[in-house]
Amino acid sequence: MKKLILIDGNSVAFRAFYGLPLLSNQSGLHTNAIFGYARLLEKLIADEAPTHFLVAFDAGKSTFRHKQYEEYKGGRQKMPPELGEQLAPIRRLIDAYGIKRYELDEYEADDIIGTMSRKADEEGFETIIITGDRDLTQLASANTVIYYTKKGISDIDKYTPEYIEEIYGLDPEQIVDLKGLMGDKSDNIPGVPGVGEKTALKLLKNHGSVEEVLEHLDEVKGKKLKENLTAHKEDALMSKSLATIHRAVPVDFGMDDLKFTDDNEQEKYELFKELEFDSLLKNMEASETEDKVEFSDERVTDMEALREDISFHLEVRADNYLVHKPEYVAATDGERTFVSHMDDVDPGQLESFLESRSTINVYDIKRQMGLLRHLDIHFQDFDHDIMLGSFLLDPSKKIIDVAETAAQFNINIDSDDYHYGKGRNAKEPTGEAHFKFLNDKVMAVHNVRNKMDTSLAEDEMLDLWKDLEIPLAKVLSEMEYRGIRVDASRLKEMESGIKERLEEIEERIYTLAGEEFNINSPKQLGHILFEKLELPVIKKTKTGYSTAVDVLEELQDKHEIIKYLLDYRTLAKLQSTYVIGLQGEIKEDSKIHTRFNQTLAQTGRLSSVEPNLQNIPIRIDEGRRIRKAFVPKDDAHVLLALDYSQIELRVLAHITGDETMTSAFTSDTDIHTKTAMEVFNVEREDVTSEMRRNAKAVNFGIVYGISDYGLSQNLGITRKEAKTFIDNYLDSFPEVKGFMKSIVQDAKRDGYVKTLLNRRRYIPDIHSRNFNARSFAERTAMNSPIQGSAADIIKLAMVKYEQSEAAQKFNAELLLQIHDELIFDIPRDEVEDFIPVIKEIMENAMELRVPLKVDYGYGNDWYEVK
DNA sequence: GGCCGGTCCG
DNA sequence: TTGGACGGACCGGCCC
Repeated sequence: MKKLILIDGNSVAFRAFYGLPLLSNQSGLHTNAIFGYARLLEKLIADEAPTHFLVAFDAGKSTFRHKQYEEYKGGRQKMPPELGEQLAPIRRLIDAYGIKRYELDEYEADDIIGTMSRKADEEGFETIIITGDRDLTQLASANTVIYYTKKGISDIDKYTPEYIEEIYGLDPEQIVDLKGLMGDKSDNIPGVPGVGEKTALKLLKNHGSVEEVLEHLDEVKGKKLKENLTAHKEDALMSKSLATIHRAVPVDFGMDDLKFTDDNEQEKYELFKELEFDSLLKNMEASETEDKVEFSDERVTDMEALREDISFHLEVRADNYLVHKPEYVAATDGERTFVSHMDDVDPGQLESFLESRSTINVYDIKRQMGLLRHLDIHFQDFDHDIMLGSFLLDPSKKIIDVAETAAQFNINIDSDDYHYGKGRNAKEPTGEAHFKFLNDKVMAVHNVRNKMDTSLAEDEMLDLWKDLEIPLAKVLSEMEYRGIRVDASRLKEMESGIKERLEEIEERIYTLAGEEFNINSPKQLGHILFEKLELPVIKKTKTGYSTAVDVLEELQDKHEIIKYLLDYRTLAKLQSTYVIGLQGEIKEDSKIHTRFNQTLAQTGRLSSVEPNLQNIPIRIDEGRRIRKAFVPKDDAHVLLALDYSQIELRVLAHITGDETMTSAFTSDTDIHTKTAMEVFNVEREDVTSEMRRNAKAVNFGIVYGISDYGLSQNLGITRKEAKTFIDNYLDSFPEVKGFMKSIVQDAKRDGYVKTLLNRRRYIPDIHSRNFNARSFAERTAMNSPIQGSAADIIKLAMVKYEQSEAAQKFNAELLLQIHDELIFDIPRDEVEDFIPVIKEIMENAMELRVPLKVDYGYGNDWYEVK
């Protein structure tokens, strides 16, 4: 991604000057504006990572605008000398950063910026313009955003076309018409007497431009106003012209000359030293040392020698920490490290060591807790988890190992894959090399933590990290360790039943096909269906014929073999994945211990592995019977399931504030029926089941980021019909329509979208020139805040429950989370008392403008829980 | 060992 | 702008 930053040199200098108290260095030079400037540059480089950079200055007194209007910028107060003396050092500062600087006789900085931003737009750049002058907002476009610095320079308003529309109801290009009519005191642009912002906006709303307003003077209401407009026609036109940024300045450089890399350490260092910018010098030194990781090798033999604030790490190569024991331990206080094989560590001593530390930082709390359990240590007093922090900072970055996370903070250590090898090159490292690896690893964990707080705070995710994800990791750890009891005999029974049926169906298929083949091979099946039996080809995949369910269903009437194939598919899936697969996951304790991945789903949802307990069949009874095998821990207990009703649509109602939707939820009406009433414009009693079904599909589509194609596929209707449904829907729910539009704009402006708890998801493809990629990005922008906020809510409920008195009072044990549902194991004689309590916690986990509703059920196995 | 098509869930 | 609903995991087949 090419990213250009354009700074309006003079206006930012003014803002920096007035934003900070008058500082000066030993030699008596005032430095506040220079310092403000330097801080701004630091922040821009860190936050925006520009690839191209330009600071434009106003050249001299005379510009082409003065020729047009002598008094242009007349009556301005003289620049205070305290600022004047800082202009030259500011230019030196910019040079020291290696940033291109430019000024041109006869033109203002605005015009240079306008010219370069136009070129940048044409060349597919993302552009940020920094200015203290609202005039520049006329340059806003889909890929250009104006950062307008208000008081000082840290307080920034971001002007995008949408924002301008929101505050003025104008397109960016109309800003000049606004100025033309109302004038601009600061630039001494006259405008039309008696016309201020309000009147100008009203006029522009009706006519669009200065020219059009003057064309239709007869339509203007108000005698005085009409008189003024008539008398000052020329002023209005000239004012507009003065305010219009000249976007074709003959600059003598190209985009390539603006290339920027942040590598002028030496020059910056010397200038900061001269100007006595100690805090900036310190920052530089800090990042210097972090770049060249020189880890302490002061190894101590007694972990007790470490100070109270530590990073801690238990190591085992295997993924499944519930099965595999820790093999090594490493800890550091930032200066000294302790590394040992577990055989040489006394678990009791380790536990009291952990208990006596004030602050403990780790990479992956849940894994550390799981490993500690092998030593019979139930410890959860961890304070930081850099893995969780790293995921929040950018969920699209794969969570791999400590090295990967550390690399994002310029700390370089050997990766796990490199150290341990892969596949046939797998190694079992031991000895000093391995100790060194563990030493570096725990040091990296420690050093990352110090930077992580700052990064998360900048992105406003510190609370999300500390109050949600970290406490949640501890809840999940308990759930994983606890496991869910499974009655293997019930699975065994099913297995033989399904096996017989599969064999029967297999025979039938072979007979109908006229030969034996591997039904599980789409390739062989495709050959049989589309070549041997000559059935019509409905859909192709990139490797051949598609034999997916929807294709087979379309072929139902064409051949008897199809229905057997469909049955075979269903049963084969049940048998392999669930009936047989699950049996293999039952451990010695007759339980299944899934692991929840907290750092994978891009929206912030959890996922579940080994096995996945979030996709146990439910929709078809045949599969649902699998749930009979999941049982409470004993006869005195039951399984209790509580699920949020329509949580995603409720979140959508909350975010958009749509009144129809909000009132439907407030009065607890069936949302799909309500949607059908709106979309088909009928009374409640006239909603047919088909209408409701269609409305339901549209609601799903809305949550997923609507597309006519997707809906048409889902409902088996034409694209055109689907489009009509969608258009009707959006007209019935205008706030939803507005949200869909504005969230995409947000994504374009910010590069990310976020949930109610500020969880981010970056959407780089939103700018893609590839239609598919861009469309997908747009749907992602629409869906992620909804799905992600729903994930925030249930996670919050889980943490709040664990921290509640109820968790102490009742013997309820949380077993599973399935996106909008929680499963508990609880004594039968407590369940009725527990339900209202847990329901209350879940329904009030977060306060929305619509109520949250929780349904529940309990029984002697998971199947009975309906 | 990793990808693909297919199917299960919210 | 010619394919796609949003998030996931796991299976068997198949290719390397």
